[in-house]
Amino acid sequence: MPRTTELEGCVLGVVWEKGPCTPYTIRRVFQDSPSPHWTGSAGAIYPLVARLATRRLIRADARNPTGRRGAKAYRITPSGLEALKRWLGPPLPEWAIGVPVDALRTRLRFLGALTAQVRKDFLDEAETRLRDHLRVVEKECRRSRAGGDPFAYLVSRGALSMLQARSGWLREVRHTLEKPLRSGRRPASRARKR
Amino acid sequence: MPRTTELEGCVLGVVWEKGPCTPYTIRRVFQDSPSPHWTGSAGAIYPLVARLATRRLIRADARNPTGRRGAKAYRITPSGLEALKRWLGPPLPEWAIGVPVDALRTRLRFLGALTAQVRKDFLDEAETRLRDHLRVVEKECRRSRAGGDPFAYLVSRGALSMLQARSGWLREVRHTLEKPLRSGRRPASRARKR
DNA sequence: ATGGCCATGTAAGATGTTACATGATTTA
DNA sequence: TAAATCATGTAACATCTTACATGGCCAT
Repeated sequence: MPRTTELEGCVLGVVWEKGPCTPYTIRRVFQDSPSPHWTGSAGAIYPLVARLATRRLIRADARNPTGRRGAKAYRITPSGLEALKRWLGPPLPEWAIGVPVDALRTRLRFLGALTAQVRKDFLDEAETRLRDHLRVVEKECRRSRAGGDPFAYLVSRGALSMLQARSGWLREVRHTLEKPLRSGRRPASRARKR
Repeated sequence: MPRTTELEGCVLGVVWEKGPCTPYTIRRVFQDSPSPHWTGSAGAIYPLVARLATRRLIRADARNPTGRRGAKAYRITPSGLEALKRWLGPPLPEWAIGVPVDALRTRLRFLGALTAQVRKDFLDEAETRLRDHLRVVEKECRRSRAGGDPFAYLVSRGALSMLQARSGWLREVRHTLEKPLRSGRRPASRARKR
Protein backbone atom coordinates (compact mmCIF):
# COMPACT_ATOMS: atom_id res chain seq x y z
CA MET A 1 0.00 0.00 0.00
CA PRO A 2 1.40 3.39 -0.97
CA ARG A 3 2.57 5.93 1.57
CA THR A 4 -0.07 8.36 2.79
CA THR A 5 0.67 11.90 1.70
CA GLU A 6 -0.02 14.98 3.80
CA LEU A 7 -3.17 15.98 1.96
CA GLU A 8 -4.43 12.42 2.03
CA GLY A 9 -3.80 12.24 5.75
CA CYS A 10 -5.66 15.49 6.31
CA VAL A 11 -8.62 14.34 4.26
CA LEU A 12 -8.71 11.06 6.16
CA GLY A 13 -8.63 13.06 9.35
CA VAL A 14 -11.46 15.31 8.24
CA VAL A 15 -13.62 12.35 7.28
CA TRP A 16 -12.82 10.70 10.60
CA GLU A 17 -13.68 13.83 12.53
CA LYS A 18 -16.79 15.00 10.72
CA GLY A 19 -18.30 11.62 9.96
CA PRO A 20 -20.07 10.97 6.66
CA CYS A 21 -19.34 13.83 4.31
CA THR A 22 -19.31 14.57 0.61
CA PRO A 23 -16.25 15.67 -1.33
CA TYR A 24 -17.66 19.17 -1.39
CA THR A 25 -17.84 19.27 2.39
CA ILE A 26 -14.21 18.26 2.51
CA ARG A 27 -13.27 20.96 0.04
CA ARG A 28 -14.96 23.56 2.19
CA VAL A 29 -12.84 22.62 5.18
CA PHE A 30 -9.72 23.48 3.23
CA GLN A 31 -11.19 26.52 1.53
CA ASP A 32 -12.41 27.97 4.83
CA SER A 33 -9.16 27.20 6.60
CA PRO A 34 -7.14 30.32 7.44
CA SER A 35 -3.96 28.68 6.15
CA PRO A 36 -4.05 28.67 2.35
CA HIS A 37 -1.38 26.03 1.96
CA TRP A 38 -3.88 23.89 0.14
CA THR A 39 -6.59 25.54 -1.85
CA GLY A 40 -8.97 22.61 -1.63
CA SER A 41 -9.36 22.81 -5.38
CA ALA A 42 -11.76 20.41 -7.04
CA GLY A 43 -8.98 19.01 -9.17
CA ALA A 44 -7.14 17.97 -6.01
CA ILE A 45 -9.97 16.72 -3.82
CA TYR A 46 -12.18 14.71 -6.16
CA PRO A 47 -9.41 12.50 -7.55
CA LEU A 48 -7.96 12.12 -4.06
CA VAL A 49 -11.28 11.00 -2.61
CA ALA A 50 -11.65 8.53 -5.47
CA ARG A 51 -8.15 7.25 -4.70
CA LEU A 52 -8.92 6.75 -1.00
CA ALA A 53 -12.13 4.94 -1.92
CA THR A 54 -10.24 2.65 -4.30
CA ARG A 55 -7.87 1.77 -1.49
CA ARG A 56 -10.87 1.05 0.76
CA LEU A 57 -9.77 3.67 3.30
CA ILE A 58 -13.10 5.43 2.97
CA ARG A 59 -16.43 4.04 1.79
CA ALA A 60 -19.47 5.71 0.26
CA ASP A 61 -22.84 5.33 1.88
CA ALA A 62 -25.69 4.61 -0.48
CA ARG A 63 -27.58 7.46 1.18
CA ASN A 64 -26.64 11.02 0.50
CA PRO A 65 -27.45 13.14 3.53
CA THR A 66 -26.52 16.57 2.22
CA GLY A 67 -25.50 16.21 -1.41
CA ARG A 68 -28.02 17.51 -3.87
CA ARG A 69 -27.06 15.64 -6.96
CA GLY A 70 -26.10 11.99 -6.92
CA ALA A 71 -23.41 12.88 -4.40
CA LYS A 72 -22.03 10.17 -2.20
CA ALA A 73 -21.21 10.70 1.46
CA TYR A 74 -18.03 8.97 2.52
CA ARG A 75 -17.13 7.63 5.92
CA ILE A 76 -13.84 6.22 7.13
CA THR A 77 -13.37 2.43 7.18
CA PRO A 78 -11.49 0.44 9.83
CA SER A 79 -8.46 0.14 7.58
CA GLY A 80 -8.82 3.86 6.88
CA LEU A 81 -8.56 4.53 10.60
CA GLU A 82 -5.45 2.38 10.72
CA ALA A 83 -3.98 4.36 7.84
CA LEU A 84 -4.82 7.60 9.64
CA LYS A 85 -3.05 6.37 12.76
CA ARG A 86 -0.03 5.28 10.77
CA TRP A 87 0.11 8.67 9.10
CA LEU A 88 -0.19 10.51 12.41
CA GLY A 89 2.63 8.57 13.98
CA PRO A 90 4.59 7.86 16.04
CA PRO A 91 7.06 7.56 14.51
CA LEU A 92 7.09 11.05 13.10
CA PRO A 93 8.84 11.72 9.80
CA GLU A 94 12.10 13.60 10.08
CA TRP A 95 10.86 16.69 8.28
CA ALA A 96 7.92 17.01 10.69
CA ILE A 97 10.40 17.69 13.48
CA GLY A 98 12.57 20.11 11.51
CA VAL A 99 11.98 23.83 11.23
CA PRO A 100 8.85 24.63 9.25
CA VAL A 101 9.43 26.43 5.97
CA ASP A 102 8.77 30.14 6.28
CA ALA A 103 8.60 32.35 3.20
CA LEU A 104 9.52 35.37 5.29
CA ARG A 105 12.64 33.72 6.63
CA THR A 106 13.55 32.48 3.16
CA ARG A 107 13.38 36.01 1.80
CA LEU A 108 15.44 37.38 4.62
CA ARG A 109 18.34 35.25 3.44
CA PHE A 110 18.62 37.47 0.36
CA LEU A 111 17.62 40.79 1.89
CA GLY A 112 21.09 42.11 1.16
CA ALA A 113 20.03 42.45 -2.47
CA LEU A 114 17.74 45.34 -1.51
CA THR A 115 18.85 48.88 -0.85
CA ALA A 116 18.71 50.07 2.75
CA GLN A 117 15.55 52.04 2.05
CA VAL A 118 13.63 49.21 0.39
CA ARG A 119 14.85 46.85 3.05
CA LYS A 120 13.31 49.13 5.65
CA ASP A 121 10.04 49.18 3.70
CA PHE A 122 10.16 45.39 3.63
CA LEU A 123 10.55 45.13 7.37
CA ASP A 124 7.93 47.81 8.06
CA GLU A 125 5.37 46.05 5.93
CA ALA A 126 6.16 42.66 7.39
CA GLU A 127 5.88 43.95 10.95
CA THR A 128 2.61 45.80 10.37
CA ARG A 129 0.87 43.00 8.56
CA LEU A 130 2.19 40.43 10.99
CA ARG A 131 0.73 42.42 13.87
CA ASP A 132 -2.66 42.58 12.13
CA HIS A 133 -2.61 38.88 11.45
CA LEU A 134 -1.67 38.25 15.05
CA ARG A 135 -4.90 39.85 16.19
CA VAL A 136 -6.93 37.67 13.83
CA VAL A 137 -5.32 34.51 15.16
CA GLU A 138 -5.77 35.70 18.75
CA LYS A 139 -9.47 36.03 18.15
CA GLU A 140 -9.63 32.61 16.48
CA CYS A 141 -7.77 31.26 19.48
CA ARG A 142 -10.27 32.60 21.98
CA ARG A 143 -13.12 31.33 19.83
CA SER A 144 -11.76 27.81 19.63
CA ARG A 145 -11.01 27.84 23.34
CA ALA A 146 -14.68 28.48 24.02
CA GLY A 147 -15.61 25.84 21.47
CA GLY A 148 -14.62 23.08 23.85
CA ASP A 149 -12.54 20.97 21.45
CA PRO A 150 -9.11 20.92 23.07
CA PHE A 151 -7.39 19.80 19.85
CA ALA A 152 -8.83 22.64 17.81
CA TYR A 153 -7.81 25.03 20.56
CA LEU A 154 -4.28 23.71 20.76
CA VAL A 155 -3.84 23.95 17.01
CA SER A 156 -4.77 27.61 16.96
CA ARG A 157 -2.65 28.12 20.06
CA GLY A 158 0.29 26.67 18.17
CA ALA A 159 -0.35 28.99 15.27
CA LEU A 160 -0.39 31.92 17.68
CA SER A 161 2.92 30.87 19.24
CA MET A 162 4.49 30.74 15.79
CA LEU A 163 3.32 34.22 14.94
CA GLN A 164 4.47 35.64 18.25
CA ALA A 165 7.88 34.07 17.76
CA ARG A 166 8.10 35.52 14.27
CA SER A 167 7.07 38.90 15.55
CA GLY A 168 9.78 38.94 18.17
CA TRP A 169 12.27 37.67 15.63
CA LEU A 170 11.40 40.53 13.27
CA ARG A 171 12.21 43.03 15.99
CA GLU A 172 15.54 41.33 16.49
CA VAL A 173 16.14 41.45 12.75
CA ARG A 174 15.55 45.17 12.64
CA HIS A 175 17.77 45.75 15.64
CA THR A 176 20.60 43.61 14.32
CA LEU A 177 20.56 45.20 10.90
CA GLU A 178 20.64 48.69 12.36
CA LYS A 179 23.38 47.82 14.82
CA PRO A 180 25.46 45.06 13.30
CA LEU A 181 27.02 42.17 15.15
CA ARG A 182 30.26 42.56 17.01
CA SER A 183 31.76 39.16 17.21
CA GLY A 184 32.21 38.54 13.50
CA ARG A 185 35.59 38.01 11.96
CA ARG A 186 34.91 40.60 9.31
CA PRO A 187 32.85 43.77 9.54
CA ALA A 188 29.21 43.12 8.91
CA SER A 189 28.96 45.53 6.03
CA ARG A 190 28.09 43.47 3.01
CA ALA A 191 28.56 46.19 0.44
CA ARG A 192 27.68 44.98 -3.02
CA LYS A 193 27.64 46.86 -6.24
CA ARG A 194 24.14 48.02 -7.28
CA MET B 1 6.78 37.67 -17.79
CA PRO B 2 5.59 34.80 -15.58
CA ARG B 3 5.45 35.08 -11.81
CA THR B 4 8.58 34.01 -10.00
CA THR B 5 7.98 30.89 -7.92
CA GLU B 6 9.59 30.23 -4.55
CA LEU B 7 12.21 27.83 -5.84
CA GLU B 8 13.02 30.13 -8.74
CA GLY B 9 13.41 33.03 -6.33
CA CYS B 10 15.72 31.01 -4.14
CA VAL B 11 17.86 29.94 -7.07
CA LEU B 12 18.08 33.52 -8.28
CA GLY B 13 19.10 34.48 -4.77
CA VAL B 14 21.76 31.80 -4.62
CA VAL B 15 23.20 32.85 -7.96
CA TRP B 16 23.16 36.48 -6.83
CA GLU B 17 24.89 35.64 -3.57
CA LYS B 18 27.50 33.17 -4.73
CA GLY B 19 28.30 34.71 -8.07
CA PRO B 20 29.00 32.53 -11.11
CA CYS B 21 28.03 28.97 -10.33
CA THR B 22 27.09 25.81 -12.12
CA PRO B 23 23.77 24.02 -11.73
CA TYR B 24 25.51 21.45 -9.60
CA THR B 25 26.74 24.10 -7.19
CA ILE B 26 23.18 25.33 -6.86
CA ARG B 27 21.94 21.81 -6.19
CA ARG B 28 24.47 21.42 -3.42
CA VAL B 29 23.14 24.48 -1.65
CA PHE B 30 19.72 22.85 -1.39
CA GLN B 31 21.03 19.39 -0.66
CA ASP B 32 23.29 20.65 2.13
CA SER B 33 20.58 22.87 3.60
CA PRO B 34 19.28 21.61 6.94
CA SER B 35 15.69 22.17 5.80
CA PRO B 36 14.75 19.41 3.38
CA HIS B 37 11.77 21.23 1.95
CA TRP B 38 13.39 21.05 -1.46
CA THR B 39 15.63 18.16 -2.28
CA GLY B 40 17.60 20.03 -4.92
CA SER B 41 16.94 17.11 -7.24
CA ALA B 42 18.51 17.23 -10.67
CA GLY B 43 15.10 16.99 -12.27
CA ALA B 44 14.08 20.19 -10.56
CA ILE B 45 17.24 22.29 -10.84
CA TYR B 46 18.47 21.65 -14.37
CA PRO B 47 15.17 22.50 -16.09
CA LEU B 48 14.70 25.47 -13.76
CA VAL B 49 18.13 26.87 -14.56
CA ALA B 50 17.40 26.43 -18.25
CA ARG B 51 14.11 28.29 -17.75
CA LEU B 52 15.80 31.20 -15.98
CA ALA B 53 18.39 31.37 -18.74
CA THR B 54 15.67 31.44 -21.40
CA ARG B 55 14.08 34.37 -19.62
CA ARG B 56 17.47 36.11 -19.51
CA LEU B 57 17.44 36.31 -15.74
CA ILE B 58 20.73 34.46 -15.57
CA ARG B 59 23.40 34.12 -18.23
CA ALA B 60 26.08 31.51 -18.80
CA ASP B 61 29.69 32.53 -18.95
CA ALA B 62 31.69 30.97 -21.72
CA ARG B 63 34.26 30.00 -19.12
CA ASN B 64 33.64 27.21 -16.69
CA PRO B 65 35.51 27.93 -13.48
CA THR B 66 34.63 24.79 -11.57
CA GLY B 67 32.68 22.51 -13.85
CA ARG B 68 34.53 19.51 -15.00
CA ARG B 69 32.64 18.62 -18.11
CA GLY B 70 31.31 21.24 -20.49
CA ALA B 71 29.46 22.79 -17.59
CA LYS B 72 28.41 26.39 -17.81
CA ALA B 73 28.67 28.79 -14.90
CA TYR B 74 25.72 31.13 -14.63
CA ARG B 75 25.63 34.61 -13.21
CA ILE B 76 22.67 36.86 -12.57
CA THR B 77 21.77 39.52 -15.17
CA PRO B 78 20.47 43.03 -14.42
CA SER B 79 16.91 41.97 -15.22
CA GLY B 80 17.49 38.89 -13.07
CA LEU B 81 18.38 41.18 -10.17
CA GLU B 82 15.18 43.11 -10.80
CA ALA B 83 13.22 39.87 -10.78
CA LEU B 84 14.91 38.87 -7.52
CA LYS B 85 13.92 42.18 -5.96
CA ARG B 86 10.36 41.86 -7.18
CA TRP B 87 10.19 38.38 -5.74
CA LEU B 88 11.60 39.48 -2.40
CA GLY B 89 9.10 42.30 -2.06
CA PRO B 90 7.68 44.50 -0.73
CA PRO B 91 4.87 43.89 -1.26
CA LEU B 92 4.88 40.51 0.40
CA PRO B 93 2.40 37.86 -0.72
CA GLU B 94 -0.41 37.20 1.72
CA TRP B 95 0.65 33.65 2.47
CA ALA B 96 4.15 34.80 3.42
CA ILE B 97 2.62 36.68 6.35
CA GLY B 98 0.31 33.86 7.45
CA VAL B 99 1.25 31.06 9.81
CA PRO B 100 3.78 28.70 8.26
CA VAL B 101 2.57 25.20 7.66
CA ASP B 102 3.71 22.82 10.36
CA ALA B 103 3.30 19.07 9.97
CA LEU B 104 3.37 18.63 13.73
CA ARG B 105 0.55 21.09 14.24
CA THR B 106 -1.43 19.53 11.40
CA ARG B 107 -1.20 16.15 13.03
CA LEU B 108 -2.22 17.49 16.37
CA ARG B 109 -5.57 18.42 14.88
CA PHE B 110 -6.39 14.72 14.62
CA LEU B 111 -4.63 13.45 17.71
CA GLY B 112 -7.98 12.45 19.15
CA ALA B 113 -7.90 9.46 16.81
CA LEU B 114 -5.11 7.93 18.89
CA THR B 115 -5.56 6.14 22.17
CA ALA B 116 -4.32 7.92 25.27
CA GLN B 117 -1.25 5.69 25.40
CA VAL B 118 -0.22 6.17 21.78
CA ARG B 119 -0.93 9.86 22.11
CA LYS B 120 1.50 10.01 24.98
CA ASP B 121 4.10 8.19 22.88
CA PHE B 122 3.50 10.70 20.12
CA LEU B 123 4.12 13.65 22.40
CA ASP B 124 7.12 12.02 24.05
CA GLU B 125 8.77 11.35 20.74
CA ALA B 126 8.01 14.81 19.44
CA GLU B 127 9.40 16.47 22.53
CA THR B 128 12.57 14.40 22.64
CA ARG B 129 13.42 14.78 18.99
CA LEU B 130 12.52 18.45 19.03
CA ARG B 131 14.93 19.01 21.89
CA ASP B 132 17.69 17.22 19.97
CA HIS B 133 17.02 19.26 16.89
CA LEU B 134 17.04 22.41 18.97
CA ARG B 135 20.62 21.74 19.97
CA VAL B 136 21.65 21.28 16.34
CA VAL B 137 20.10 24.60 15.34
CA GLU B 138 21.64 26.33 18.35
CA LYS B 139 25.05 25.20 17.22
CA GLU B 140 24.34 26.29 13.65
CA CYS B 141 23.22 29.61 15.06
CA ARG B 142 26.45 30.21 16.94
CA ARG B 143 28.42 29.17 13.89
CA SER B 144 26.64 31.61 11.59
CA ARG B 145 26.93 34.36 14.17
CA ALA B 146 30.69 33.97 14.09
CA GLY B 147 30.60 33.81 10.31
CA GLY B 148 29.95 37.52 10.06
CA ASP B 149 27.08 37.47 7.57
CA PRO B 150 24.22 39.08 9.49
CA PHE B 151 21.59 37.71 7.12
CA ALA B 152 22.73 34.14 7.48
CA TYR B 153 22.81 34.62 11.23
CA LEU B 154 19.32 36.11 11.36
CA VAL B 155 17.92 33.27 9.26
CA SER B 156 19.24 30.64 11.63
CA ARG B 157 18.12 32.79 14.57
CA GLY B 158 14.61 32.77 13.09
CA ALA B 159 14.72 29.00 12.76
CA LEU B 160 15.77 28.77 16.40
CA SER B 161 12.90 31.00 17.52
CA MET B 162 10.44 28.79 15.67
CA LEU B 163 11.77 25.67 17.34
CA GLN B 164 11.73 27.24 20.77
CA ALA B 165 8.15 28.37 20.26
CA ARG B 166 7.16 24.87 19.15
CA SER B 167 8.91 23.38 22.12
CA GLY B 168 7.03 25.58 24.55
CA TRP B 169 3.81 24.90 22.71
CA LEU B 170 4.35 21.15 23.03
CA ARG B 171 4.61 21.51 26.79
CA GLU B 172 1.35 23.42 26.78
CA VAL B 173 -0.23 20.70 24.66
CA ARG B 174 0.76 18.03 27.13
CA HIS B 175 -0.46 20.07 30.05
CA THR B 176 -3.80 20.91 28.43
CA LEU B 177 -4.49 17.33 27.42
CA GLU B 178 -3.74 16.05 30.88
CA LYS B 179 -5.80 18.72 32.56
CA PRO B 180 -8.54 19.77 30.14
CA LEU B 181 -9.92 23.26 29.64
CA ARG B 182 -12.52 24.66 31.97
CA SER B 183 -14.26 27.33 29.99
CA GLY B 184 -15.74 25.13 27.28
CA ARG B 185 -19.47 24.78 26.79
CA ARG B 186 -19.27 21.03 26.81
CA PRO B 187 -16.86 18.82 28.73
CA ALA B 188 -13.60 18.45 26.88
CA SER B 189 -13.78 14.67 26.76
CA ARG B 190 -13.99 13.74 23.12
CA ALA B 191 -14.71 10.08 23.61
CA ARG B 192 -14.85 8.22 20.32
CA LYS B 193 -15.15 4.58 19.68
CA ARG B 194 -11.81 2.92 19.12
C1' DA C 1 -38.80 29.72 -16.85
C1' DT C 2 -34.71 31.69 -16.31
C1' DG C 3 -30.76 33.45 -14.00
C1' DG C 4 -27.72 32.42 -10.33
C1' DC C 5 -25.58 29.64 -7.07
C1' DC C 6 -24.41 24.97 -5.34
C1' DA C 7 -22.02 20.84 -6.36
C1' DT C 8 -19.50 17.42 -9.10
C1' DG C 9 -16.48 16.51 -11.90
C1' DT C 10 -12.60 16.70 -16.00
C1' DA C 11 -8.65 18.69 -18.81
C1' DA C 12 -4.51 20.93 -19.34
C1' DG C 13 -0.53 22.73 -17.38
C1' DA C 14 3.08 23.67 -13.78
C1' DT C 15 6.27 21.93 -10.79
C1' DG C 16 8.45 18.75 -8.14
C1' DT C 17 10.34 13.77 -7.15
C1' DT C 18 12.62 9.33 -8.06
C1' DA C 19 15.11 6.64 -11.02
C1' DC C 20 17.90 6.09 -14.69
C1' DA C 21 21.64 7.00 -18.38
C1' DT C 22 25.96 8.73 -19.41
C1' DG C 23 30.34 11.16 -19.50
C1' DA C 24 34.48 12.90 -16.98
C1' DT C 25 37.74 12.68 -13.27
C1' DT C 26 39.92 10.87 -9.43
C1' DT C 27 41.75 7.07 -6.75
C1' DA C 28 43.17 2.45 -5.64
C1' DT D 1 43.27 0.26 -15.84
C1' DA D 2 39.27 -0.59 -13.00
C1' DA D 3 36.20 1.13 -9.65
C1' DA D 4 34.32 4.91 -7.37
C1' DT D 5 32.72 9.35 -7.44
C1' DC D 6 31.50 13.75 -9.46
C1' DA D 7 28.52 16.07 -12.62
C1' DT D 8 25.02 16.70 -16.17
C1' DG D 9 21.27 15.67 -17.86
C1' DT D 10 16.47 13.05 -19.22
C1' DA D 11 12.22 10.18 -18.55
C1' DA D 12 8.47 8.68 -16.13
C1' DC D 13 5.54 9.66 -12.65
C1' DA D 14 2.87 12.06 -8.82
C1' DT D 15 0.43 15.75 -7.23
C1' DC D 16 -1.44 20.06 -7.11
C1' DT D 17 -3.52 24.39 -9.51
C1' DT D 18 -6.36 26.91 -12.73
C1' DA D 19 -9.87 26.85 -15.86
C1' DC D 20 -13.58 24.84 -17.82
C1' DA D 21 -17.99 21.95 -18.48
C1' DT D 22 -22.21 20.49 -16.74
C1' DG D 23 -26.18 19.24 -13.93
C1' DG D 24 -29.46 20.21 -10.35
C1' DC D 25 -31.92 23.40 -7.08
C1' DC D 26 -34.00 27.86 -5.72
C1' DA D 27 -35.69 32.55 -5.87
C1' DT D 28 -37.70 36.07 -8.53
